[in-house]
Amino acid sequence: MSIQIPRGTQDILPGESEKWQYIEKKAREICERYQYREIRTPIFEHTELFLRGVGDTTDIVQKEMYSFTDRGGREITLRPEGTASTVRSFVEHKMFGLPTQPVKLYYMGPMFRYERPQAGRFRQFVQFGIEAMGSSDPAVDAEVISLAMSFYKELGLNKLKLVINSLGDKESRKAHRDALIAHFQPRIGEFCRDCQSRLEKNPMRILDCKADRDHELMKTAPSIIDYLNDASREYFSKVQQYLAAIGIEFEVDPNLVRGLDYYNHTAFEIMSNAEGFGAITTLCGGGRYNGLVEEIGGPETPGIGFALSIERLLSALNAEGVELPVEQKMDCYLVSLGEQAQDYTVGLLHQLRAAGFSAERDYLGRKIKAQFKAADRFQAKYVAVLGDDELAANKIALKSMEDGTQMDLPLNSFIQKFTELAK
RNA sequence: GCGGCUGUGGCGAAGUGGUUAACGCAUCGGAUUGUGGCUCCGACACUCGUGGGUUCGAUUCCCAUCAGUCGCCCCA
Repeated sequence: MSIQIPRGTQDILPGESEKWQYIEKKAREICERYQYREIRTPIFEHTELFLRGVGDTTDIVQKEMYSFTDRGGREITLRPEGTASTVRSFVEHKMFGLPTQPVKLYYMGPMFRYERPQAGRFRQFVQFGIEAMGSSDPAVDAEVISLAMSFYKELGLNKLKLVINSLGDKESRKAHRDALIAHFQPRIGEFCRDCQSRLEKNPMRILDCKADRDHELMKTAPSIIDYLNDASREYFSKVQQYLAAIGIEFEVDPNLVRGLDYYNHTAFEIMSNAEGFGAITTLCGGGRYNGLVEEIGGPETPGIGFALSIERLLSALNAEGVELPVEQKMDCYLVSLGEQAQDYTVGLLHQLRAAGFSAERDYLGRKIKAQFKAADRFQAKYVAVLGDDELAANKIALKSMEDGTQMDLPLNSFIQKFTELAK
């Protein structure tokens, strides 16, 4: 048995890779407009970074990390997400001291999580994400959400749903947390094992539990919305006001709880409504993480960002039947017959390419019919036919594959004539 | 980590406990001695995922394993 690709990974082949390039280009373009600049961090980091940054009660840390000890005895982990690395870099390079604040960064690259693959879930997947650090203006929250929504819409997605929530500031979260514990504690035995362990560690996530969603205590559970202090409430309403101002529709879901520990205030998720989507509908997730920079060893700095998966974006595009404009056409295919002519096309092909055309020739010594077939398959606009006859007469036949017309051109000025024609 | 379904040529897909594994597409060749998209003819499976077992005999039955897929947990 030959060696196969590792589980949960995928090869992106020609035909598909053009779509990726298109999307990546779009992402860079929109970041430029919004003034986010690219940061490239390593694909692996010290494990400690994710323990502190992502949170050790999270599923990511508890069961999904690709960790190993390197030859120098260092504990290393392939990055499961991008925020921790970005914040680490922000602190390490003292970006909090940059003259332009807030610091707005984007990243794009592979992330790794050891999970059982299914529709929309891979062990290696590509995330595009942005982070804005250094401002606690709710307008930045709206901007971050707006960037993600614009990105999707400009790519052609329409069936989107934006859900937002506020997790409040530290004080609000504490009050809510205490209320949740008080609410569930007496009857926690009736809940699933996961929820039992969540009670102390992160009671908010009980609200998110699918297994216990029908329990009567779920319906009467204290909602974070009711525990937001004035400042948090004010903040959240500003975010909503700004979203409305830029015409972004949203839904407030008090039960939206993001899986990572570092979130506070604004949390949001963008989902696809498209038919035929798998069980996983989340395209993009993000939120504010005031306090994370401090956690990683920097000065107190507010931050907010999102991460989205290119794989899920592609399946959403697919589900909505959106075709990305990625056709590749060939300008000219060189058909040659006879040894002399074949020799001659080596130089001719080079000249065509040097002149900026995409051009190809036969490399398999095929018959003329097969060469035409190949040209057809490449969707070549023109086929130039060079046989020993033409060579002897110092000319070359040029055929338009679109209308089938054919003409003879002088061989020595072929590139020039072709340039005039094909422009 | 748990569960369902699946695994036959480059792709799609029949099939049977017994010595020759349908078919379609694609590919290559020919009909058309130098011209594509149509048509016709021909060619194309020395591992039927892998390993083991049952059997006189397994691609077909059983077990394991790997992989794919869908779902659960959770997430992008």
